[in-house]
This record gives sequence, structure tokens and C-alpha cells, in this order.
Amino acid sequence: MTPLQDLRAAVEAASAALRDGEAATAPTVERPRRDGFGDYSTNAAMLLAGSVGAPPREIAERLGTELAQRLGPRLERYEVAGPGFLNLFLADAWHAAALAEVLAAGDAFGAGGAQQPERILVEFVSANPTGPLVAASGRHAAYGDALAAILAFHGHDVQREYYLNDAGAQVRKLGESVQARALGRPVPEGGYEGEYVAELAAEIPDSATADPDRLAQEAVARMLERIRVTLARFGVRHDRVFSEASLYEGEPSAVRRAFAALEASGHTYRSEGALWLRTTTFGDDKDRVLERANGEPTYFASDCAYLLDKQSRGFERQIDVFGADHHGYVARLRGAFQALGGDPGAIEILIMQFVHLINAGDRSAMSKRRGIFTTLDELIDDIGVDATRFFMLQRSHDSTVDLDLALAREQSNENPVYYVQYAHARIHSMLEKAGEERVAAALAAAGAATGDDGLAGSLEPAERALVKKLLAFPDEVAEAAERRAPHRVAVYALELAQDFTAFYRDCRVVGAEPAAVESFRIALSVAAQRTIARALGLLGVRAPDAM
RNA sequence: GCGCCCGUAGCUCAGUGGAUAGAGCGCUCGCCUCCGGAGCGAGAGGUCGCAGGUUCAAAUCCUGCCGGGCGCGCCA
Repeated sequence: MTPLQDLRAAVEAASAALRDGEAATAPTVERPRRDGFGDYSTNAAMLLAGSVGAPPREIAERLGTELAQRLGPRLERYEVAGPGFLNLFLADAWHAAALAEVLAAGDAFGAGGAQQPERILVEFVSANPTGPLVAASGRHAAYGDALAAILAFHGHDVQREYYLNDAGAQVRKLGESVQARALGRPVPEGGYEGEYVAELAAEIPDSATADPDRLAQEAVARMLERIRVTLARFGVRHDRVFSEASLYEGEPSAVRRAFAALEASGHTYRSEGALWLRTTTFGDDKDRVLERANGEPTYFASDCAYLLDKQSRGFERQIDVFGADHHGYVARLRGAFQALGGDPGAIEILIMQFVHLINAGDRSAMSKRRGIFTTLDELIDDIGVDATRFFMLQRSHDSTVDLDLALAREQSNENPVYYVQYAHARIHSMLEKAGEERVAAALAAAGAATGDDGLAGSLEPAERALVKKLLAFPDEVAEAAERRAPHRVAVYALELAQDFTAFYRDCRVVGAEPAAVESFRIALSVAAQRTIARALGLLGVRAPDAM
């Protein structure tokens, strides 16, 4: 149990005592906006006003008495404020004990908070292998990877998957485009015009004469390899690349088996020669074709087969990360998932809004087909992996982001990511100065903290603030995981770095007197360093020892 | 027309029921005897798109409207 969970439990117990065990909405225990409002503040009294039948401030007073009994000397004092808040002022001993728990948790601090661990499959990026990854793919990659990392840290069993569209018309167009380039002809109508097409034509020995289908497969394989290299450079690794084409292999193929399952479920029908799935049953605005009148399966057909395959692999939850331009597919996929017997609560389709790269105020329109785009590689060359990831992870996935390249480039040294990394490097340097022995001794002393070690009443505001910021980490991880919001970890990392920097400014660490103070501050610095490293690690951003 | 997302400081964005709404950048003024100045402090800057409603309490929840993005194929 973390120090904060402890505190919450005490507040809830006190609250329950006042209302005679009657059920009620759980009170909040949170850091108030203003320092004068205590270390933590609870709204419990206001929630109790209805059932207890007394003015909130009066209830708060009684609650304070209850709580003081339960917390003993850990609670320095309390105040009733505003409409009925109970503000709690915790003793230095409480802070020291809390730090001890943070350190004792070690690498597991903030981990494993999931109430119900699940096997989760996260599908992300899944960009068509008909061109290089573009900057927008970078946002998908950073988001999906960080989300997977956070979910895993939270206690889930997570698989990362890339769904490869290596079947169908787009792939054929790529093959035709490569061959056209090899023959020095213009690419066909609707083909791909990017420079990489010419590169592929030059790379593939028999590109001028090869059978178009085989050439297409070869081109896709090479594009996938390029994509893999880019992702690896970006720090993103998938556990599996799932081939769409494989869904058409075997007898019967996975697509055929999906059709059979859907037909057996009674949700399909034939009309105008085509096979339809009645997705409107599940809230879609129109039914969808699985197999065209000419016998060709649609793209949606392989989607269904993929959904079925994922179901058969025993995941308790499927999370798909899609681009905003694909949000129109959400309803039909959810419909197909349910038609295949899936629990609608077990599939989540997260929509990533766009990222606009802005050059000197110009929004560059992108078109993979016409070869007009900024690739992820170019973006990384420009502003670096860490800045790219941090920038893209700072914002909520459902908010469009304008990334001003000129600004990011110019100010790369003042980018928030460097600020956080700098704090980490600075702690490393400081601890080196202190020396291994003193650090080890400080950690041992902090672990033995009982609150009666000469620190009482001596903690500086910045030290207390930093302890409380550290304590917030498990909740931030939980929020980030449960709300699929990695950006909360990015925001937290920045705040933690700020609180550390304020502490560093106000409190001499190495050489501080008396020894107990130096010891405490070294231990606090170690906890801050570990937590910064962990937060950055979850985002896929490096935590360097020196810059 | 219908559906999804967004509208918060000059700009880019946090903040999904609590007190006097925040950060970064930009701007103004100050700070390098001292553990890393890639830093620190102070300041200016906001009808939280608009209007109703729910609530002891709304940027946050509900309804309507306005503005922006995206989507609405037997395309992929």
C-alpha cells in the first residue's frame, strides 16, 4: 500500500464512521491548488452533507477529529476551509516515511496498479507498406509504443502488433509503379510517384521484367524492411507483424472461415449479388459488403478475419490505434467484432488526431501517393528521436497538434524534453560528487526512517513538495493507463523535473549540515532520479547521465 | 445533411464536479562567489467559443447554436 493509499484509506474510514457505514461516493484526497490549503485536501464533508444532515463545515470539523485519532502524530494539523474542505497538514515524519516507501519499492514504484490484469493486444502504426513512414506515423508509433509500455508497467500482459496491408489493389499499384519507373515510363494512374519508388526500381534486379505480382511482393518486403529500420531507430518494436495476405492463404483461408462464422451467426445476407454484413444491428449507419458481386472480397473482409484471429488468440482486450481519417470504420469494425461473438467492451478503437508539420507558418499538405510528405526519418534527422517522441506524446491523442518545425529546430535546446533530461543528468553528476558510499549510506538511513531521526520540523517546502510529487507517480501511471493517455506521463515528467529543480535551487544537497539532512536529501535525489528515468522510459525517451 | 474529434493566455497545449484556471514558448525586468546557467526569480497577458440547464459547487456533466478538422464507396 502506497503512502497515498494509506491516507485515502484513513479518510474513507473516518468518513464511514461519520455516516454509520452507509455507502457514499468515495471522497477525493488530492493536492490542493494553493500551498496554504495543506498538503492534501478532501471534499469528504461536502459529500456527507446530504446523508448526515449537517452543514458541511461542521461535518468537516468532526471528520478532522476522527482523522487526527487515526493518523496520530503523522498529521500535524487540519483546517476546515471554504465551503467545507478539510485541509490536511502532514508532519515531516510522514514525508520521510513516504520517501522510505518510495525507495523500498525500487523499480516497482508505480508499477502493477491494475486492479484486473488483462492480456491486451495493441495494434498500432500498421501503415501501408506502399511508402515510407511519414511524420504522422511517428505520432502513431510514439503513442502506441508508450501506451503499450504504460499498460505493461501497470500490470497488463501486452502484445504489440503491426497489421500489414500486403494484399489488394494498393500493393498491386506499388508493383506497377516500380515497374513503370524501371522502364522509364510514367507511373500509372493512381500509382505512387515518390522518389523511393525509383529507388526500389533500381534496387530490385529484375524490376523491369518481373511478373507484376511477384514484383509487388518484393517491393512490399523491401518497404517493410525500411519501415522496420525507421521504427527501430525511433525505438519502437512490434512483437509481431501480421500479414493481411496470410489471411487468404490455406484451405479454407482465414477469410473464408470468418465468412462462415459470420454466416453462422445469422448476421449476413445476400443482396444484388454481394455478401453483406448487417452491421446496422450493432449501431453502424449502413450495412457493409464483405464480398463483392464479382466474388472479390473487400478490404473489410480481411478486417473481419483479422478480428476473428485476434479473438482466437485469447486476448481479453483489443486496442486498435487508428488515424482520424479512418474513424468512419470504427462502427463497422465494432459491429463485426460483435457479430463474431465479441464483447463490445473488449474492443477499443482509439483515434489519433492529425499532427501538422508547420514550416514558417505553412502547413504542408501530404500525399503518400503523390510523394509529397515529410518522412519520419527526416523529422528525426531534424529534431532528434527524443524531441520527436516527447513532442508527440505531450498532447492528448484526440487533440490535433501543430508542430512548428522551425521552432522545434531552433529551440531544440530549450525543448521541455531537454529540461527533463537535464534534471536527470544533473542528479547523476551530483550523486557522483557525493560518492557511492555516501549514497549507499543515505539510502540505508532513509529506508530505516521512523520519523524520529532529527528531521522533525526541518524539511524545506521544496523538499516536501518534491516528496509529494514523487508520491503522485503511481496515480499518474494509473490514469495514463486507464485513460489510454500517455501524455499524462509526459506532463508529469516535466512537473517532476521542475519540482526537482526548485529543490535543487533551495536546498544544498552534497555537504549539507547536519549529516541527517544531507542524507535525506541524497535519498530524495535518488528517488527523483529513478522516477524521472522511469517516466521517460515509459515514453521511450532516453534518460542520459550526461548531456 | 448525418457521425466522430476539437474550441482554455499572443502561439502550442495541459486540466473529464471543487477553493483565486495552469505549463512551455514568446514578451518585459532582474540574476553567473556556491553541488551542471541546457538554469533561476519577478511581471504583463484569459468573457475557458456562445446561450440555456443540472448541482451546495461546472472549463469539466446535459441540450441547442456558432467556428475548425476528419469521415460518410461493392476504394484501399
